[in-house]
Amino acid sequence: MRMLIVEDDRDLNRQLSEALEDAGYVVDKAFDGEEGHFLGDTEPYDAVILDLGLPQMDGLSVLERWRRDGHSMPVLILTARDRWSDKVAGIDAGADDYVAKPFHMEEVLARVRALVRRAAGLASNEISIGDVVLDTKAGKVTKNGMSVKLTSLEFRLLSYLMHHKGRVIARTELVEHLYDQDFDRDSNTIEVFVGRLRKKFGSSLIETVRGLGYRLQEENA
Amino acid sequence: MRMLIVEDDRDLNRQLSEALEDAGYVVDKAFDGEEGHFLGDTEPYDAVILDLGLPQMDGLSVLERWRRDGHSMPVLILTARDRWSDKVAGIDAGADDYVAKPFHMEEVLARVRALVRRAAGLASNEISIGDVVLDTKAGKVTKNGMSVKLTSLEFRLLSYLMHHKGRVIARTELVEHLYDQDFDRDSNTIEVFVGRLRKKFGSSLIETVRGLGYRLQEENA
DNA sequence: CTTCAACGATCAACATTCGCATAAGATCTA
DNA sequence: TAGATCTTATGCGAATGTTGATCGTTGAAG
Repeated sequence: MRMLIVEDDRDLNRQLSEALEDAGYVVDKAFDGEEGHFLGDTEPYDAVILDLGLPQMDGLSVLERWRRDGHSMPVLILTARDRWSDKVAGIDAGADDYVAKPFHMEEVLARVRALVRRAAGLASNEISIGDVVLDTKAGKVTKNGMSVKLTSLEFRLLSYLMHHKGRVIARTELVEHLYDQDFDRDSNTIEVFVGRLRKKFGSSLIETVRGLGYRLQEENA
Repeated sequence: MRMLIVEDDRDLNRQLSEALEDAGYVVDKAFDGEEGHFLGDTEPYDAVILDLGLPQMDGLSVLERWRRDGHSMPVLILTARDRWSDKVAGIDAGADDYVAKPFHMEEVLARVRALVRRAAGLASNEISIGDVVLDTKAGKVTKNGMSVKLTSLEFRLLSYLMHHKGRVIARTELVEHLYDQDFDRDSNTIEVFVGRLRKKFGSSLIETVRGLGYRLQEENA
């Protein structure tokens, strides 16, 4: 984990970076707003600790600029205890958390842990086979980056196959997972839908294993 | 957005819920730890405000139980100003933020906005899709810079959808987050309001995914 | 190599479910 | 009470899922 500390008080900056380094983070330091903004704009940090009162460019402006430019790394703001209105402004500017000075180092560490932990939980789930990508969180499928429109059953079928790619899936297994309870066992809906999927994604995506079922392959020879 | 307030001080609870309701949230209230825990365990909240000093079961235990049971909704903790050690314990127990009593209502609102925003993976108070921009702080929506007048429910619906843009949202999920407690589940209000929003913003904004729900798209093909 | 039967693919027609528009009724609010 | 807002009811039309008939393919036996 790589952190940035933007704090003009050299003493405080050093204290913070030591504590964070002890906690196992890699730390970059900036001592004014401009330098801080530049670093945050160009380097990929897992979290930033940002003082509000800074020379050159104040912390709030730094934060606003970052957010305007689409940087979404977690930012923990530091400011004087009594300036509560700064909290509101800071939070609305896109800060993720806030600590008042003077603070207990232990509290800062706890909050940084929380920020990093939280940021880790935001990944979207994607399964891909060749140029076909299924985003389970968005419920969306793309081929070569182009969104492909699927009906509900088409999606469920593809999703099940992709979740078990490489394995041969029996038709009965598909029926059991796509339908609730009993469903006419000698029906050819599955075949129909496999056909429709092949029409949308090309015939090479779903391989049929005669007598057994279907399989999705990572690559072909 | 649907919130839960767990606070035994009736006066404070009422103040909080009024402020939140004015801000456009749907609010459920609990006055002791047990009741609060039960609600948080069974209903899907977008954020929770949790007092630490509670009868029946203290706030920290409530929070720990929720987290142990896998509930990950954002939780904002309230406690007395001087008990800073509670902050560390609370944050490590899985709290997302913290406010000391007595507090400014405006600060609580800002923090709640931040929590909801963050849970949606957003860095700013403005969410935009195409030419439609939702300002969660001001509670306003513009299209091409022109302010659009929305009724309360229209706003809540759009807000929830925009906070989860890209994802398919089931109608049941919408009902759970736009209304408190029980609401006739087989009603077509949601459809009616989707229709009204489409009339105001154009039919391309809200995509319907047949059999699953609705989705707001960033870009189209 | 040919033939045949089993299996799978394809297609069009059908039935059904689902979502939408509209408007009228109910409820809230100033 | 009037006006705004929310909810319910209904009928239509289209998207979706299902069916059965027919056609193509495969692989093994003769």
